[in-house]
Amino acid sequence: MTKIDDVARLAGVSTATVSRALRGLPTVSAATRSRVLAAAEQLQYAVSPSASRLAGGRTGTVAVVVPRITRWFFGVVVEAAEDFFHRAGYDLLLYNLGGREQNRQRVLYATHLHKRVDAIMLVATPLRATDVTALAALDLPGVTISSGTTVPGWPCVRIDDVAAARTATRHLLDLGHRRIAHISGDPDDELAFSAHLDRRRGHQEALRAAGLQPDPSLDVESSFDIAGGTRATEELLRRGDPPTAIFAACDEMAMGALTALRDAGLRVPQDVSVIGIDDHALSGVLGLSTIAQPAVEQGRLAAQLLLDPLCGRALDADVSKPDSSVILDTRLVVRDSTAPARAN
Amino acid sequence: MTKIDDVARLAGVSTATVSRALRGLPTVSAATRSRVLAAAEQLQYAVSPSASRLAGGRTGTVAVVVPRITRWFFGVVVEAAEDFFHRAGYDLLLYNLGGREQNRQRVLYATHLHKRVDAIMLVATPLRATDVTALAALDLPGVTISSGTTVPGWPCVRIDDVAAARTATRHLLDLGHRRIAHISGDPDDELAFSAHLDRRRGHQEALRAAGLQPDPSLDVESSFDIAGGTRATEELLRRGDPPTAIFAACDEMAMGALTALRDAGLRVPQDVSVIGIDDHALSGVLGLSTIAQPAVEQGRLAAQLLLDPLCGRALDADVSKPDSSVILDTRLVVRDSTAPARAN
DNA sequence: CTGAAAGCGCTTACAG
DNA sequence: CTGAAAGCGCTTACAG
Repeated sequence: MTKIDDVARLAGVSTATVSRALRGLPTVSAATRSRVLAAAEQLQYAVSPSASRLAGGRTGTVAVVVPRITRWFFGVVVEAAEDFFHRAGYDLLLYNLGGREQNRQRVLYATHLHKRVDAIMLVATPLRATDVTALAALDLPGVTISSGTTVPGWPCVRIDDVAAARTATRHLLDLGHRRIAHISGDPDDELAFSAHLDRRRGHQEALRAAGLQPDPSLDVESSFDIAGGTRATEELLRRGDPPTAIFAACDEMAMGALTALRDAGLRVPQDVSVIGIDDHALSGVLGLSTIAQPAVEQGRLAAQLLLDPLCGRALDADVSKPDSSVILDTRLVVRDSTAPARAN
Repeated sequence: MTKIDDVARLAGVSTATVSRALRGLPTVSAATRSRVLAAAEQLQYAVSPSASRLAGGRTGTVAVVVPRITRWFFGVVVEAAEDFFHRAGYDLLLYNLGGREQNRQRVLYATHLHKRVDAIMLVATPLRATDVTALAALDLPGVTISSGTTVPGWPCVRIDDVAAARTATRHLLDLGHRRIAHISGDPDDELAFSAHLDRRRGHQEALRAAGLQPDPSLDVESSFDIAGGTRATEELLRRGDPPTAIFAACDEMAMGALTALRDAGLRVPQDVSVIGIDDHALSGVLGLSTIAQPAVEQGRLAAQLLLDPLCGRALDADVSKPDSSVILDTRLVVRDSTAPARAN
């Protein structure tokens, strides 16, 4: 494999000059630079990332940690961030926790990320106090997306989950519903997406604002995915006196609810209204009403917040101070899964 | 940051011994090893990946290239492969082409992968002759999943797309359908998932075997996703004399078809039957009949084929020769979107 | 603007 | 089983 010495020899300059020319540093004369580029081209030279990193101290790599890449929100966020990172010349190391506590430990503790990446993006990763400490000890720039716990010095990009949930439940209330169930993730699951706690809170706030008392029998926890939505809804129906509406903490759970309701012979929205949060790619196909959240925008913005300082760019004043949260807007999207409650 | 010299000093051995002990090489006495481990533990030592790679020549990293991580099949494959890689101690560099030819060039040509990874996994990445040459020049082990073009020396994991499509169309024929449309990806798109060519072939073979001539007016190409399925179906309906059944080249296109049919006031399956290929996570929710393909298994198996040789493990005889394809089974799943053609 | 030299932090023959 | 030493291939002060 050709190395920097070969290029230096062919171009008739020192390796230091080759290094500078190839990286586009300004302290190289135009004539020298073009000679170096020609030599590198001719020899098909590519720098050795390992050598460059060891000598230079920067890895040109960022770590992205997600709970499950197969879930809609995380896939979209990663895609958007990946595009931004690669345009900026950074590589992306993917860590998919896959619901295994052990994986989270390995990534967050074990100094695994140490010297391996220049920056870290944590997507909806639940953090204990010890995790935050370990992360801070890494002394790397980072950003969190949709995270309940924040890391000192790291900005956070998210939506207002409480408000989004309030809007969802209020939509159902406005349609005349009173028996409104809520299905969401399991708070006992250490790896659970923490946003669901806020979503429950928003739901209950909306109920109370309408003069209703949250009914524990209408609140079921399960896993934060399609199967969880199905199980939670089945449980709901098993309890008897079914709700006239279900607010699912995410669209995937809402889809599971749709399945369970259909299997139980209940029609949506005639018998039961259903609404979720996300605006999943398939929500339109299913006619699912939802609170849309900007996933692409969250991924892109978080990537930018992470990289701009590394690239020496200044940030906008309103998001430039670390620890600051950027809250993006959500939007009620009414489709066919929600309808007025039947008079009774 | 503590380095290997610090550990060596504390343990009272040479850096060479620390290196050996930490990597678990057998040529270290038990007593020495535990002394080294204790010292490393005490100092919170973590090896510098860059230094280790430069000196050792191995990166402990594999590149995974996918067209779009947000599409069902690719997300599932990456998740399965990621799990396998991380268990084996390898990091995963994700390259999401995102439909941009430019991205493919950057990843496959520009020697970008050179010295950056130990192995490459290409998922449904269309390869031109020049790409294959560039890849071969990298001289790295690799594996392809669901790829039309193979790379010399790289095994390939896939399903039999022709057979899967044949089964889908035969299912429709068995139900009495004769006007069976096919919607699939755009062959002019350089970045297109190449499997759709095989799927069209299987479709046409099944028609001919039933004594039918493929009708060009019932064959529409679009993008290989939900929106593409919708557009293709709208085009189909615009042509007049609609088909009684649609075979979509993948479930996401089939879902788009469902939307278009509903919007056109056609009922599924009463007016039009629809079948896809995949068994997407939401196909059950939508009641979509399909040909299920094992995505997790393909990702896991491909990762194994890639890593086993690197880890010095022997492969099973039937898949051990490079260039060999491993073909996994598919299975017809009948749900509610396909029904007998109405007598007329 | 350019070069000589040191150094980044490991691993690997080689020798014992 | 262990160590001294060379070397992996770059980048970075430092000097000019």
